[in-house]
Amino acid sequence: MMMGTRLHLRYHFSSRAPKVTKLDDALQLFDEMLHRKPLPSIIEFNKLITPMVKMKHYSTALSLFKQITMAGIRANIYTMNISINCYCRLNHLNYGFSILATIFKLGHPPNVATYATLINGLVLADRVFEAVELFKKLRRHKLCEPDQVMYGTVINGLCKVGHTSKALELLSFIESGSCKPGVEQYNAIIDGLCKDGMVDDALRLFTKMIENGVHASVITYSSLINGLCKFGRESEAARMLIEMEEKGIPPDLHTYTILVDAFCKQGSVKDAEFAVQAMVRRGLHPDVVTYSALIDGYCLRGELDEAHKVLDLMVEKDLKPNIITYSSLINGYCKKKKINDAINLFREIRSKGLVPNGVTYNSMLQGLFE
DNA sequence: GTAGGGTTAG
Repeated sequence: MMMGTRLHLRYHFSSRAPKVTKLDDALQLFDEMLHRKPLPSIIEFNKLITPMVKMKHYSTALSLFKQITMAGIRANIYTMNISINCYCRLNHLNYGFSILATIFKLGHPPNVATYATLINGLVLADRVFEAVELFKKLRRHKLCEPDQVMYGTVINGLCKVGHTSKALELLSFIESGSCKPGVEQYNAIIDGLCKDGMVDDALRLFTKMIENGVHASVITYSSLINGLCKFGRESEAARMLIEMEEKGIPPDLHTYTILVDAFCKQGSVKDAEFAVQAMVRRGLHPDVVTYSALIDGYCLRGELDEAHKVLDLMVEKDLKPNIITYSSLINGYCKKKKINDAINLFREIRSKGLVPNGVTYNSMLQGLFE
């Protein structure tokens, strides 16, 4: 069973030479812990598995929990909540709810984290209306007292479906209560406002947040920089970038990727390349999203050779291009009327097991019929 | 002592 898990992971992790990863270390430790006598407590296992979940290895985490149970260690409410989260992230919300049933059956009442995880599961499944209903039901039946995280989850869901004003209502409700909003709640709404094109409202909320004594985070700044760039306010974005540095909040991978994308969309791929160099100098590693944005930038300019150079570079770094990366390239080929190249790439994508989606087909069709 | 929410690409 253990071997199976490892092979599975390696398959996902790297398409080339196997390399020792932190995940492998964690699995090795798990193996060792399982054979220790006496067995470590469930708390120790929860601690080991939590970082794996953060690295998005949900199925692995679930399989480890199964092994723990088989070894006779009883799961506690933390374990259950982690499992629910894993199922939700794997789009198995129903399994998440069946764990809720198990919790009840065992006579251990679920807590606010259990419900917040399920509410988030509904949000992730685009079932925001049901998420809000569950939230209301919990309050009506006094099943649990919502906390910051739960409010943040609901606010995030409301913003996701464009109900930013409802989210703002909830925020002012929290502001008037005993559970003060934190930076995460503000971030969700600031981001939602930016995405709705209400960047000035986002900036006003940003000011209000600081007046309320809540410190901005790298995510607050990244959302605002993204919003400002998307609506042609680059100089203000640049000012934000300076401001965050001054406040001791250095831009991270996401922030730089936002900048790379913004430069590419302006057509200045050179500046995007400079941004990549700058992030590397700071010890940040560009990821699939960063390189995909760059590839798209080159494709939009019709510089397909350059785009392919970036593609080669990412493969060299063991980063797997995904359907979004390839769709940009297909779009690039189609724009240059290199239909055969586009078709060949399309075949290659399918042979890699990637599934073309609407955007991919759209590019192909435009190339074929325009 | 251990759990749950937020930012990026076509």
